[in-house]
Amino acid sequence: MPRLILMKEELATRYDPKAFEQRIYAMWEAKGYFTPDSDPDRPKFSIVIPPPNITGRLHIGHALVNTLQDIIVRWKRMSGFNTLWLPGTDHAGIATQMLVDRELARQGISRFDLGREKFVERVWEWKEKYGGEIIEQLKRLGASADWSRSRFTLDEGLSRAVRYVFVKLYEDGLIYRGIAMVNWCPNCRTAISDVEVEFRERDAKLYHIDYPIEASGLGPRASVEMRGPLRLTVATTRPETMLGDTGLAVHPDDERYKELIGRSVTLPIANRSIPVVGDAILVDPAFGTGVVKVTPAHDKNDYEAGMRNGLPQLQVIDESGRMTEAAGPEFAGLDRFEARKLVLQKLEQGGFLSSVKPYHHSVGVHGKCDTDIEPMISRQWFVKIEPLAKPSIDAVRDGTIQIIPETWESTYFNWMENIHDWTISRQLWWGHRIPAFYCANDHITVAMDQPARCPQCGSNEIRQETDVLDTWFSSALWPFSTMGWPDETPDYRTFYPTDVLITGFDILFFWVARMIMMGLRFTGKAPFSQVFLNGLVRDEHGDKMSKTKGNVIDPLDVIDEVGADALRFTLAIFASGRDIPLGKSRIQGYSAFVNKIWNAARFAMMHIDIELRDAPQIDSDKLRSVERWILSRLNDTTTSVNKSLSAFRFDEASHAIYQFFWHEFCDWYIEMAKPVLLGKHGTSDDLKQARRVLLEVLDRSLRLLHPFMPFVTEEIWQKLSGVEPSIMTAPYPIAEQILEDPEAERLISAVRSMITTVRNARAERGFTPKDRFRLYVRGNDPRESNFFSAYAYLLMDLARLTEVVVDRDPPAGTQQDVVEGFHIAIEFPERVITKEQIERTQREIEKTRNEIVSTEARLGNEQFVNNAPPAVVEGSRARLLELKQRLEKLQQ
RNA sequence: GCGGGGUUAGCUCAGCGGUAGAGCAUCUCGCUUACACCGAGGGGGUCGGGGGUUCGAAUCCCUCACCCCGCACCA
Repeated sequence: MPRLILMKEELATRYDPKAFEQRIYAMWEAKGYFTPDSDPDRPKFSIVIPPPNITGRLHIGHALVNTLQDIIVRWKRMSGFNTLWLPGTDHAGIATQMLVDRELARQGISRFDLGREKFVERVWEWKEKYGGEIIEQLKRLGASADWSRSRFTLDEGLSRAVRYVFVKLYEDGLIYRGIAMVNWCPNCRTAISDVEVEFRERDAKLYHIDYPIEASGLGPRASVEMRGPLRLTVATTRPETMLGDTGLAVHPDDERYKELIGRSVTLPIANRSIPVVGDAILVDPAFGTGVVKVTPAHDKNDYEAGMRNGLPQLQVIDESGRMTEAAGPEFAGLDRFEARKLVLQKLEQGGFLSSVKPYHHSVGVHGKCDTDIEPMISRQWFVKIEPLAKPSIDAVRDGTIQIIPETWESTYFNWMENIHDWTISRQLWWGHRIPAFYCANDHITVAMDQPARCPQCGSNEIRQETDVLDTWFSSALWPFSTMGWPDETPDYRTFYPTDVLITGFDILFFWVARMIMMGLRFTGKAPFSQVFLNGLVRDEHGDKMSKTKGNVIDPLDVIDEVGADALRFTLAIFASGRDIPLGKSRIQGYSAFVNKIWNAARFAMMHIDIELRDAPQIDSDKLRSVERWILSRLNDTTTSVNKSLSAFRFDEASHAIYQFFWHEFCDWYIEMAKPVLLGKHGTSDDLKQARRVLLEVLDRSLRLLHPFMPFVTEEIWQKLSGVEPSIMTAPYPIAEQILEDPEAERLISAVRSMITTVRNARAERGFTPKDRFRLYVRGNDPRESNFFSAYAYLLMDLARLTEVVVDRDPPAGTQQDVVEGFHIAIEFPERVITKEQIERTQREIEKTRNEIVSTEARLGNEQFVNNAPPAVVEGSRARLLELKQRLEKLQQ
């Protein structure tokens, strides 16, 4: 049996989280409870935070992922592990640059006015000022991360790790620089990687454009498709790109067109002559007209087709999305969407636009700014990904890394097995500048530091690559770069690899997969052995939260209103790995539970006497059944909480405690203990034991609850004087076999059922709680009979009985029942029907009638057109019938 | 097109081979000295449709329908 805690002072009469949450957090921090010690004897547990962007403000997704981490961290810490939760923030390249850009715009300047160096300075200033906000918000949530170890992805140490990795990968031939077609964001004016492209469904138009076939060498009519002046018709959703067409393609086996291969058509508007080529890969003869325009500079497939067929690349759109000189004088300088209108107008005028049809398709946009992606040929840096992906696939397949819920593994494999090279260069200013250096003769040197002179030609005119790295490049190193790697620091030795990663499934590809790749490659170890992917927080109807829908829940508002504990508990109880439907009313519901805990503690503390200081340890042989029962139930709860937490079943764990604390401890045990606690029943030893057990259950429950509700449990703990100065340093309960007592559970459960049966019977027969009866109970053996005699007082008290008669035959005609294997009989008196009862029933009938009418009106007719009336109405009708029958009986 | 998930009480979900569960909502009764952010009790479901395996299926298999989410394609 564990330690003793004693009452020190009373709890405030009202639960008011505002009164203590921030005070308690400050105390924890001041005492250094979040910092792991250097005890080499204890097993370690470590976890790194998914670093929030410095631009971030705590939203409900952060609240969820950090609550879940904190639950695990507090649980492990209390369970005796030397626990490190390593926090930090991400520099968030594009997001931050965009934000500071916007701030500059408000001052009427652009980053180009400042120049790169000054701009980056400004971003640092911004970071110093606002970049820590989210950290403060995480503290409000109760996050017990070791802030003394907080890291930032642009820290000197982390930057060194980034350069080290870049150089190493380059030397190993896994980073290369080359010209390729990449996803380009004309708004951010940078290349982005494949995963940053999001597809949006859109209603658009499909334009059919006629390309006249040139007369030279005119052969026989090739197809019925061609009428009048011979032409080839192509379909496109982006007519402005036709200005960059350098060919048309048909399938080489297509009977309609194959004779045209090698001939030329005239590109409308531009009046250029372009060839017809045959390409079996690009063209599906069964799709559309079977003719495809080829724009090698502005479409990925066309780019490849152009290479295959020797078609030139003609860039007609520039990096800001405007038409180039090559598009022709009337288009040059026009925005691509403006150009589209003008092109259409010209096509129309020239009679080249044969049809316009509505078309539904998806368009790639840049996830960060919603701008349509413009495929663009440019020189970028890439990571050759396959050699990194292979071992990462194996690590998950062979169980080195476990993904939870398991269903995500197939998504992971699917992506990893079809992965493309990673575009890592960004044309931004904010980020890790690529450690590549060019000399006057354009020789490339990739090195940790800028070389004094070119190793190839000796030139001392050295300039660094202007591009920076994708922000996810540095995040990919997070689990080890934050611990001092590539140095073998004490932290790295002690805490790497980490144990578990908890994050949202939305960054499985962006982050998780890449950490696995980099971790395996550079440390030779999987950076974590388990990954728990949490779902998305949605509104209470399962819809995505969005500002436009107005269904966004701000965690900071919630914390202000009901406290962090209620928010945390609500998030936990819904967190099974699937999406979480969250509504304010739900949070309110669980804040009632926090209140319940508060009040139960108040009750307990009213009855825990200071003289308990010298109370003996609990001796289960001396305990009464009811005490043994609640301890056994608590023990069972302890088992399932620990088991559920091990499996990241936050929902099961929190539900188990909720169920135990409210519906067993509060609803039953406290009520059952009251006669003894209030001195109405039992010996003074009974009283001592009851007090002792009350304290024991409160103590263990608080510790069990602490990871979920750190604040309220600590506040209550602080009002008790115990062995531990803080609940944070108290041990997490584990199941103890000595507390198991199936016999007590069986008997007390029977008592509960008997009480419920009597209550039911009373209500069914229309008696009020004031009416009292006699109950007959029969034990199956002398021991059980003794038990029921001993607990007769409880049955009488809670079931409101005049007498409990054990082992005697009830009078004839008494209602008999079998409850959990025990024969009981309730002796009801003659029922007295009052006028009141009749009137009440009549009122109810009236009410139910109105209910049916109003429900039907509310639902309207549409519900009834094809369907039966809804269950609500049917239920009410059934009830109406029932009431009418009851009334008839009463009136007889 | 490929892959994954879902369809269980009015709502949101858990259960995933053995007598239908929770929270919220609803109805009735009760301000009993921890708590009305409460207590006691009730009503409400042929577990999406169909077929199969089994002594037994919400739970396993097949099939259909609808919904959601990835990925790919998109002339």
